[in-house]
Amino acid sequence: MGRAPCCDKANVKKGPWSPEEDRKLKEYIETYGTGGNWIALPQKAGLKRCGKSCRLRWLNYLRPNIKHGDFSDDEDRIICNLFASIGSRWSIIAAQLPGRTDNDIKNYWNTKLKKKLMGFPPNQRKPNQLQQQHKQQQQQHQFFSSTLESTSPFSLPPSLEGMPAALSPYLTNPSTTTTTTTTTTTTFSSPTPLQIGPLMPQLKESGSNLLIFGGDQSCSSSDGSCTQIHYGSGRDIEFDLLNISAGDHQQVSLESYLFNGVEDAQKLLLISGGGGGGGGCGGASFEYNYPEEIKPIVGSGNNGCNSLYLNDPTSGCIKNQGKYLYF
DNA sequence: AAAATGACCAACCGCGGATGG
DNA sequence: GCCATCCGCGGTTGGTCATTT
Repeated sequence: MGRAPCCDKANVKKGPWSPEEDRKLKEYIETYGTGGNWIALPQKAGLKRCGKSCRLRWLNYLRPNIKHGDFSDDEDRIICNLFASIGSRWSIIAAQLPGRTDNDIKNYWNTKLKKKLMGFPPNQRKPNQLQQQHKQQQQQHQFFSSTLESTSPFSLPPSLEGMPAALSPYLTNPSTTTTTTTTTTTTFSSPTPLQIGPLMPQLKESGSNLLIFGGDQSCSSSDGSCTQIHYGSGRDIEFDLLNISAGDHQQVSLESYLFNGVEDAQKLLLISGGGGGGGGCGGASFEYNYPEEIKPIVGSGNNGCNSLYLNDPTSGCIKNQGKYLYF
């Protein structure tokens, strides 16, 4: 037994809204409000539309104070920072950007911002775009760096001092810094480019696009795999936990991996909080000034860190905490 | 100039949560 | 507690326009 349809699909119009329909909907809502019942609204307003369609049209287009057009750099940064923190929770992100709708932001992210940050679509149109691509790569690198370093209300603190040391140099100045990050099991002694173990090809093949930096590895499962990530509302993302270790390796810069390594699937970069399994965020997590309403979503409880839980449902142990960038 | 391809965005779909009877 | 209904969200689709070949 399936869910009853929200409206009689045979008798509702679909597709783009005409100016006349817009006018009817706008006039009705401005006069009577939504009445708390979108399903009944179209009939009352004289529209042959599904209530959901009316709601969408109103919220995304007709509602007063909707902003259309280009996103500002500040908006870009807010979107990036929030996306890095809470993922594709577009409605929450939209709540931080007055006048922008979740649909708008989602489209903007999927069509422009993601590319701006991650690099280029695999299908370049013309060969002579190589130069342009190089230039754009530099721009995107600068943008990503400035995004993470921004001092906007939702930004990381200046100098990224809380950021995992292994990551920071590659996001800020990949060509000049040598950094060592030590964890309980993994050490990066990383001249540029960052050394990433032979798991890189597997990332692509398996679709397990998770990059772990540091971490306490207190996971007790024999294969070292964790199966769930919990963020806030209890949604789970299933994935395989991959360990990345120093050793004999192909040399792959982090940036190269971030922007070009995985093209066809979501990419999850988990920057772990470092030592202290189960509690405390350790020295490697970076602070993030979330708006109050977002803290419960990304927050981790009493340790004062805005972290995520990697939780093993079988053992019940918290395996790791950290930040993630999630593409 | 026409066809092919890609980018963009509005709108749709289906699911899960909330709510009320 | 169960069920039906509605709302809101995130993912996806499809149409249109722009660019490239």
